[in-house]
Parts: sequence; structure tokens; C-alpha cells
Amino acid sequence: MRPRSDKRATIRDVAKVAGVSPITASRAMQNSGKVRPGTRQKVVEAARQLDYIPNLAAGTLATNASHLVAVILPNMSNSIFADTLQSISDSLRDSGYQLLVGYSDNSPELEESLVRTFLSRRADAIVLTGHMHSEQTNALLKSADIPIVEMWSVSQDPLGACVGISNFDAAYSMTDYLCRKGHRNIGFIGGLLENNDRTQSRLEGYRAALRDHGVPVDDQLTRDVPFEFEDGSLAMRELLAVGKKLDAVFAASDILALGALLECNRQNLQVPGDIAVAGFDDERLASLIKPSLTTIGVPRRAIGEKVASVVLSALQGEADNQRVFDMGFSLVERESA
Amino acid sequence: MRPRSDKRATIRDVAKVAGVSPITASRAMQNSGKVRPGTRQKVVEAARQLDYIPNLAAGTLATNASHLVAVILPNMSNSIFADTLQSISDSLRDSGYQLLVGYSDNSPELEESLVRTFLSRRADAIVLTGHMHSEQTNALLKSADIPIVEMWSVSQDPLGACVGISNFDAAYSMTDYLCRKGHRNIGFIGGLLENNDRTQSRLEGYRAALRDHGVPVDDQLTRDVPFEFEDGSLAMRELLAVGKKLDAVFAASDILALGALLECNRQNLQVPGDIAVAGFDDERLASLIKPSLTTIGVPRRAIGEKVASVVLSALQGEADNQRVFDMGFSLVERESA
DNA sequence: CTGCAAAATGATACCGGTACCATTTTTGCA
DNA sequence: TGCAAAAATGGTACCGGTATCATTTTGCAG
Repeated sequence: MRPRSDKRATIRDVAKVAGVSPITASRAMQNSGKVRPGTRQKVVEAARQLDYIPNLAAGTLATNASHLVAVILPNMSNSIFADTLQSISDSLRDSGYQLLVGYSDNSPELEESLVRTFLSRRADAIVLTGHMHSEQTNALLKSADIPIVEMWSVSQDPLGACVGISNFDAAYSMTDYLCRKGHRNIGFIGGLLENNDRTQSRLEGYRAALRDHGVPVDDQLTRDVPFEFEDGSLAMRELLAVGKKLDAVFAASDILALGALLECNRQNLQVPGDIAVAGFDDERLASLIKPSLTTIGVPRRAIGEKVASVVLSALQGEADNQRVFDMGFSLVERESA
Repeated sequence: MRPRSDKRATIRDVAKVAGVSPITASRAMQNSGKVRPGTRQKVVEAARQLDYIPNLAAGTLATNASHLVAVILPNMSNSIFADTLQSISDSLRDSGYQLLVGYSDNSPELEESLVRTFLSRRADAIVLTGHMHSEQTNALLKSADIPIVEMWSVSQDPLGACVGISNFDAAYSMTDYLCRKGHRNIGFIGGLLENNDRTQSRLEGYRAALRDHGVPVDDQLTRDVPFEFEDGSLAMRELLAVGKKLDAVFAASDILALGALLECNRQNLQVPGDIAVAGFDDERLASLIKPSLTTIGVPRRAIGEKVASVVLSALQGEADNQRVFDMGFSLVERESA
């Protein structure tokens, strides 16, 4: 194995073996330029014989098209992002694009450095999560002149296109639902509000619904914690310790809601009898636990598919004048609230 | 925005503005070749002024190093792969490598086409899941002359390096555990045995443990289904319908185990009283449901970190003579078995 | 101030594809 | 069969970096 001293075959080698010019070999390899079937056959055979593997870096340099779609996600700890990523990948597969993936960890600085790198790689399109970016990032993206898609939150004025849901509306709906059920003392457990427009919009939706129901917003009933299970428990413990009445809690993610549920369990509070708990995301486990979790269902795969189709049509030059795609959510009523 | 007619600045433009030669500008930009601080300063300033974004495709072509690490996963539906991916990404971030991600869907053909593409992109290293590849894939990887890492299953003779756990041992341990608890009629719910060495090894481990305990292996008690929740329920229903005694079930993933648990619930079977249920993976929800799930804990993040460190040290030319890294597993005893 | 090794810089070519335009071959039809 | 148009093919240059090796500049001892 070791002595791989022989260098890899180039298109010129293939051309030589096939008895044609490099450019003809190139055309033959990519079914594009008109090439006589017999010629293509010779070239393909030569390529096979030489174990020819094209060098896409050279192709990218020559054509200025990388066939890469870059995707920036906050992280992978939430299964919604994993699902979205896979569904983008699935939808892109047949078109010959690959995914370049980066995690921003909700840090604008990291995001910016990812964008910079992706532009360096001449990604054909960039997909980001949310619309909170640094000034620099916005400038970079605007001047990049490639399709840009922001996903997961709809916004009025996206950089390019935008595919997601209205986090505000969803949170409003859930809070409204809780109010209609007669709850008045509703806590909110958010996750990492900073640099996270999804959580921020949810908080705003929650507040708006309270106001519309004539319920005063009490900041003591709002907790901002990381998106981990244990943090949900902790936040719940804190909310209960505030000493105010509390008859419902709305958590900005199912993971947090589960943590909250567990804490209720520890403190021998009945859910939903003593306290109602609602989540967000409709993770698989939401339907599996006891009590099952009332939550907001999000069309994660549909979002991924839409993102892919928007990217593809933009890359194919189809100027789509619709730029904002609201994929809708659903309020999934289960036992916990 | 539209009229982005002006082309992007090149290193030559930067050089011109800085009043140096292109090659000097190049050296200045990458802190590598010795460049006088003053010169570097001029170049950096010129680059800033021109919004210079280097073209990595050109760099890749010239240096034959892409700074890309390709990772092939079966899918993203299992959170273990998502976690591993993120942990590889995290560990690689500071070294300036990006992740190229592909999903094989457990199809050797898809995997092969991914490998081909990744080689085309001149990925600096390739990370695969498992060690079941097509002949062609093996040949491609062997002749590629870049670091290859197979993860999630240890194997005696990996293509390159190999980081994972012994699925056989883990399944053996769990089955052994069930036997010691007095169970004799133990079913096995596997997932997609074809082209999946992880599941296959688990089945073998299960069988070996049964044999060692003098329990005959009954193929009627083995189910091969997809890795989805509903399939776990379905398999459980089928196992119960076989009409034989059944006092325990070992599922090759927690998702399947949860499906099985739900089915027990539906049929009013007490777990673990009437029937014990064990899973594999230690997903987050395993500890959250009732009854909590006895399962196999896998060091997912440690695996990702090790993969990254193996890749990095190989890329830095540190010939590591250890090639197989068994990261170990743990048997997590909870309520369900 | 000179001389010389070390450091910094530069000229040129090359990585491996493909665009562009010119040239040759084939095709279709009078 | 001849000829114009269409199709196929090829020569050359270029994409934007960097390796190589030559050349110039710098630093410092004598």
C-alpha cells in the first residue's frame, strides 16, 4: 500500500489515453458539452482504466462554482437541527451538491468566521440559522452575490430568502391557550436569549399574549437558562422558589420542559393538576413521557426541504420573487397542559 | 446590491496595493513564511482595504491540501451520530479544518459515491461509520493515501485507524446481565442488519451470551426492523404474538426499546415485572421515561474527540502506531431490566 | 566601513481543470 | 454529389493561489 508514489491521473492523462484533447475529455466526463457517443465512450474507458478522479478544486477555480452548500447551525444538541440538516442533505443529494457544515454555538463571532471561511471556499450558497448576525457578517453576505437563506425564523426583511416559522405567533398561541385554560400565573423558561432570535421572539409572543389577556407581565417569572435538561429543572426550582403563585410554565424547548416536569415530579406537584407545563419543538420524546407534553409542533423536515428547493432554484437562476416562506406550526395538545 | 459587477480582489491586487510581490503577500497572509512585520502590516492593511477573501480552491489546487475533513454518517435520526459529529467539529475547529458531511443511509452504493466525491474534493481525511464498505470503496480508500478513520465499531483490521466500541462485547454484557437476572426467554430487536456491522455484532454478542448460559438461540425471537420508534412497537407486538414465553427483550437501540416499552404498556404488561426491556445507546430520554431504561452507555463525545485527535495527529505526520482505539461502554442499570 | 551569512523578497512556473474562440469534421438537404 | 450549416474537436490562456529557486536586503562581526 505504502508506495503510492505514482501521482493521480489528470484529465490530460485521460485525454492522452483516449486519443483526444484535454478539453474534449473534460466535456466527455461531464455529459455537458456535445461529444460524440463514441468519443465519450473512449474517454470514459480511459478514465476507468486510469482510476481517474477529477480534481474538484481545479474545477471550482476554473468555473467559480464549488457545488458546495454551506450550512451554519447553532449546534446539534437539539434534534430539530439534526433533522433539518439531514433533510437539506437528502433534498440536495441528487443535484450533486455537498454540505459544508459549521456550528456557531450562538456566537456571532464564530458565525462570522464561518461565513468568511465558507466564502473562501466559494460555497455556492449559504444557509444560516436565524437572522441575528454581526454587522460584518451582514456585509459579507450582502456582497457575496450568492443565494443566502436564513432559516427557522421568518423575518420581514431577510438578507436573501427566509424559511421558517413565526416564533412569536407560536409562543403567542401557546400562551393564549394556557390563558384560555384559566391559567393566570404563567412562567416562562427561555434558553439563551442572547443572540437567539428564536427564543427572543418566543418571549415576546408570550408577553404579548399575557398583555392581551390583561395579565401583567412579571419578570420574576421569566428565566433565561441554557438549553439543557438540567437547566429546565433548575429554572423550575427557581420559579417555584420565588414564592408567587404559579399555575403554568411555558418552556421554549421540550428539553427544558422535560426538566421542568421532572422537577415538578420531585416536588410532588401534579401536572397538569397543580401546574401545567408546555414545551416547544415536539421532540420525539414529548409524546412518550408521562404526562405527555403539550407543545408546539414544527415542520422540521419541511423546512429543510424548502430550504433546499429555494437554494436550488436560486442556483438555477430562477428568480423567485417570493422571499419569505412561513411553514407554519401546530399546537399539539397533550396531557401536560 | 445587485450590481456586484466588480470582481473579487485577488492576492495580486493585494500585493499591488501593498507594493510587494504576490508571493510575499501570500506569505504575509498566512503567517508562515518569514516576512518582516512591517511588510506583513502593509499587506494586511491592503487586504482589509480591498475586502480580500482568499480563494481556497486555488490554495487547495496549489498545495494539494484542502483543509477539509469528510465525515460519512448513516443518518442523523439517531442522536448519537449528531453528538459525535458535533464533537468532531468542536475538536477540529481550532485547527482550521471544516467538515464535509454526507449521509450514506446504510447504503454501500451511496457511501461509495460519497467517498468518490470527497476524494474529488481532495479531502485531507475521511471518517466513516463502521467497517462495511463495498470492494470499490475499500480500494478507493486504500489508494487515497490520506488518513482514514472508521468509527463506532472497533475492528481487528481497520483500513486506517479505528475508534469505537465493541458492539459484540456490549451486547454480550447486556444479554449476560439479563440471563443473570434469571431471564431465559430473551428476544432481540435489531435494526437494519444489512450493511450495519454495529447491529450485526450486537446480534452476535446476544447469541454468544445465550449460548454461554446454555440457552438455545431461537430465531423466532429475533426481529430485524428499521430504527424507528414505531418499529420497536411493531416488533414487540410480533414477538409477543409468536406465542412463546418471553420474559425479556433486548433492543439494539433505545428508540426501539422505547417502542417496545410502549407496546408493553398497551398490552398491560408490567416492566420489568412481566417482561424486562433493555436498550442500547443511553439516549437522553432513557433516564426520563417511566420505567427508566436499562441500556448501554456509549461515550459518544469521547469518540468524536478521539476521531478528531487521530485525524489531526495523522495530518501532522505523527505516525501513531496504535490504530485501534476501544473507547469502552458501560452498562447503565435502571428500572426496566 | 567591509564582508558575509541569514533573512526577506521576487520571477517564473505550475497545480488541474475549463472558457473562449478557431478549426475541422459531420450532417442534412438541394 | 456538393455545399452550407451544425456539430465536434482542439489550441491557448486563464482561474488564483503557492513551490522553487534566484536575487536582493539586512544584520552584525571584524
